[in-house]
Amino acid sequence: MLTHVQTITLPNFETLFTRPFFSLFLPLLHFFSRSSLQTSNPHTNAFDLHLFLSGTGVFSKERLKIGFEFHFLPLSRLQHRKIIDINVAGWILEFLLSQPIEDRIMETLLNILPLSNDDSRLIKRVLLRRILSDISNGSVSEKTLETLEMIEEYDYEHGIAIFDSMREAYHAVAVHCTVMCLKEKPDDIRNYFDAVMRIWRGRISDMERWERVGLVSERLKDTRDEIEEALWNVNVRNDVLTRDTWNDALKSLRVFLTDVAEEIGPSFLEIAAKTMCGKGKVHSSPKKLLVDQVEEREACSSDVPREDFNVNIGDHLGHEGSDMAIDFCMEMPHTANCKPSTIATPEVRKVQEALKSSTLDLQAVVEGPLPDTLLLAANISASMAIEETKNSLVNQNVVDKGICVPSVEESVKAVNEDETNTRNQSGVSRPSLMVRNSTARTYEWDEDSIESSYEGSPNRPHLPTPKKRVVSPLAKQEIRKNTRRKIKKWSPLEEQTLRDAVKECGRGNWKLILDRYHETFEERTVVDLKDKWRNMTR
DNA sequence: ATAGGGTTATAC
DNA sequence: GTATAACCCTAT
Repeated sequence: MLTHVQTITLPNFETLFTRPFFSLFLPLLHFFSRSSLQTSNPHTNAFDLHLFLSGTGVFSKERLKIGFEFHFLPLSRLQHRKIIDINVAGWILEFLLSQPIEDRIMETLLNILPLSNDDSRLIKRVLLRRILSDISNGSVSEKTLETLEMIEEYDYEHGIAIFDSMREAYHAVAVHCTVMCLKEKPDDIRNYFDAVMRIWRGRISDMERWERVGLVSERLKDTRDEIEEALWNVNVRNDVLTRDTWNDALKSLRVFLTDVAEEIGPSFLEIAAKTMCGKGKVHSSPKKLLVDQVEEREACSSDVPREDFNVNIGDHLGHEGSDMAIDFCMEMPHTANCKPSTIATPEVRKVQEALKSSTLDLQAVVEGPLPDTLLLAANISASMAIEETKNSLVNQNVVDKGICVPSVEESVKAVNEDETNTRNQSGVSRPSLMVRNSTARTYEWDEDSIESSYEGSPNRPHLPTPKKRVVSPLAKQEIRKNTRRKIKKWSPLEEQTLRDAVKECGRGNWKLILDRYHETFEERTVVDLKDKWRNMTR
């Protein structure tokens, strides 16, 4: 009766849960072990597909590996299975998004964890994560610019004031994207002209026109004059050419990320972990017991039935088999009170406050028709579009936390190993949130209402705004499926780069080529490269 | 991920 | 109209 099993192992988790993160991991496992919110609903259609996900682990004190099993099961088989609560998945994602995980693994996680379409905090974290990836890959591009605009849009929707550092970052990235076009072909002013039209006359002027002025600073306006002057004034142009816009952009993006990290604060799991573990000490007795027990298991067999493992963790942490994650949440303050001497600081009180409000949020959701929510999530996930436009992945350096990660070469090797380990047996994959959709905005315009509806708002009141509805990044990808990209002719530079790259990397290694020259092949896919080569050699 | 066949847009 | 380039779909 088992219709489908997809197993995905995530081999690089050692980097995630080395010692500093160890304390965070225990509550995480705990969540997994207690995430068995629902068993099946016998009244529902037995052929509905469900997600089953369990965290599994084999770990020692030094390192840890975790894998996920992802099963599609007919509902009737789920009597004794556990289904992860979509809120728990949200917490986990929220936590993981701020961790130094490679892009590829992050994508996998986003794909396999059930995801609530209206968890808006996650959306912002995904956007921030894109920025971090861009910084790490050193690929500051117009996509970065677009992401910043999306964050601005998000902040606006949620009434969040925009940091100066965000305006600075937007400014620096805009300048870099423009100047990069000039540096690419210093003699071809047309290239530069196009960039100016696209970015400064397009994006930025559009924002002004729509009174979306959150990102438009005075400095940006001044720079626009200068950038445009460079079009006809050679001196200004040369001056612009000497600037290290790339470093400026990276620097200001980092400052922005630091600021915004403070604003959004730690993830719920981190708060929970701190409160539970009291300043990150993990080797208190019950947990020590747990560690030893698991090591023993690892020694015996690394292929232990997963559920046993979970149950053991739950037991050792002092909770019996209640299935509601909410229980855990509500016990949190109580757990904290057990150690008043170590954690009764104002800082921790703040954490507890935050925890309480998160608890309330959760309760609000749980009171709703949770089984329906789960069903919905399962169905959405199962029916997601197949489209896949992979972002180029090179490396994931964590810039702002000073955590060492392997060099590019090592990372590429690791990625190759990932590829052998990551099996996608189903052929059904959800589009990734990490992958940018270059054509999409956060909103979908409703054609019917373009003429009739005015959505008034105090700051942007003048333009008639079509009725808009928030579309989750997941849904966006689905829309894009039917639309053909606009044809973009290959530039001579691209052609020459491709010739050189094929000489260097060999014909057929399109992914490698795209990764290596992603700056030149902006907006191209591996298939594009392959097709272009076919055209060039015909 | 890649190859190869198919479709659509554009230049002539 | 046709030829070609760019893009898309799908099997492996």
